[in-house]
Amino acid sequence: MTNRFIDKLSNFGTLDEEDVRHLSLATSETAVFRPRQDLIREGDRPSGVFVVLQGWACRYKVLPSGTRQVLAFLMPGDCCDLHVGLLRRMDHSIQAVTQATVAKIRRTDMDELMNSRPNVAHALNISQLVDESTMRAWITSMGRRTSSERVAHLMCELYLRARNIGLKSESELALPLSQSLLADSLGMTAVHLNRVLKQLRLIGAMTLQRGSLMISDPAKLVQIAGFDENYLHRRLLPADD
Amino acid sequence: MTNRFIDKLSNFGTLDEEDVRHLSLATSETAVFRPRQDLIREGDRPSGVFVVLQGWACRYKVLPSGTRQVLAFLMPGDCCDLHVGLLRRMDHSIQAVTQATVAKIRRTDMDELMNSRPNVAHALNISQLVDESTMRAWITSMGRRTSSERVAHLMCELYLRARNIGLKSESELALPLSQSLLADSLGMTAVHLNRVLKQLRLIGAMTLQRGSLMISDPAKLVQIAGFDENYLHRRLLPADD
DNA sequence: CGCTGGATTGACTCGGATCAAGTCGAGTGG
DNA sequence: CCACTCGACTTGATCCGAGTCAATCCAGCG
Repeated sequence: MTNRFIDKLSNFGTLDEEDVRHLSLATSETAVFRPRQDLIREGDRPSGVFVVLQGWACRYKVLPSGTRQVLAFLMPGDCCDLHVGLLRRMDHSIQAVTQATVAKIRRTDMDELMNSRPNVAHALNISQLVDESTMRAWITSMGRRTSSERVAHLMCELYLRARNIGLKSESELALPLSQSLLADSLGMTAVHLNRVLKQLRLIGAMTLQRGSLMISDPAKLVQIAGFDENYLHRRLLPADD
Repeated sequence: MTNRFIDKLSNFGTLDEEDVRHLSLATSETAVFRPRQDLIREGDRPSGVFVVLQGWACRYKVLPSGTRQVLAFLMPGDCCDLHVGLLRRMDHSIQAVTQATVAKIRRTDMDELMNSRPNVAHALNISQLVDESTMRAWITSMGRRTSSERVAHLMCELYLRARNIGLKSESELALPLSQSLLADSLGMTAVHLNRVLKQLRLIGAMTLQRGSLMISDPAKLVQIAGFDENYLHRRLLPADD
């Protein structure tokens, strides 16, 4: 079975056989979560680094009012903050979106991995930087983009990320995210998101239905979003312009 | 001269004399930036880790439309992403807000520091986690809080962070941030921010004027913000409840 | 003393939230 | 095979928070 975590890290640097062996071993103990099941909750003591191997998950926070804000989507290959283990309690929760296979790397194993395998540490650090960069892009979206721009931007991001890990390279893509979940990630109402999606469909930019995203006019979508893929840092340091 | 960077890291773990010596050395080469001067711009190749020793700075992004979103405020003692050096180009810019004294730790020195001084590495990693956590809080604010809640929340955050590094423990605090800068960080208009500030002043929660924040009724402000300081992770792992 | 950038206030408009009905599709049980 | 249910998606009507545009106002400063 392919390990998407290893695939993803390979994009961030060269891993030798020994690196791969260590990573396989570290992620060999897995658990399966049902949709909407929490992997860990805000306030819990973090016990290790989660790695999503199959399915989707999301980070989120719940406000006193009961509304929810999704902070990030985790797709196969994605993992959580490298050093969470240092914290006393989680500041947010993580939940499976679909059925999901998840490995947990214990703190000590993680430390050992980071110390003994420089290539792995390097790749993990880059992965972490990309996650941070993505958070910045989200802040920017929420603060300064209109709702259509925001939706378009998120779709561009998810599409590129999914393509990076090899989830189809066509313009069609399986996105198992309900409109209300997406709305919670975009800081808007499900009702309003629905209208925005309709509008994007009518102008022929993209269609999202029945769990599938089809980008009919990539150029148009990118233009609406003001999307600059640089923040995903797909081109790395050694490659000079 | 006190080094606020070292002070801050000391809060995140015990540093011995040798640790302090290394940190002093690493941050000994400083530069002074004028207000509004960029330390580095989006697209530039990152050359090292910036550490703000005096004054304030902010991270920001500029959108195609020309509007700006501030992503974070850096106060004395704060530093930038530990591993930026791994990236090919910055995904955002950093600018001095006030006149600011800034040290730059070169990538190689940083690596050496992280490898040879475990206490320092530990403290830096925690500092990094707190920064990430803060970004999550910002996303949550932008997505799901009303403008008054957002303003109140940011003020609580800045107040606590400032107090942590010893910038006065009274309810009054020097905040050298213009209303339009704050507005750019809160995803709102300067005009609207001004009205919200007026409202918060009228209900007796807080007053922000002439660069000084006075929290007249902390309980009320916290309640409006729905502020939970947990995300700043001031209580750390070893301390059990 | 006038200039300049920030802070304030007013009038008007509009994007999105809210509230309220549906509709559609998949799964369940009779 | 059809009725029932439940969750997710659509659509309409209405309202309000926040943006926009445009005047001031004010303090610091050359």
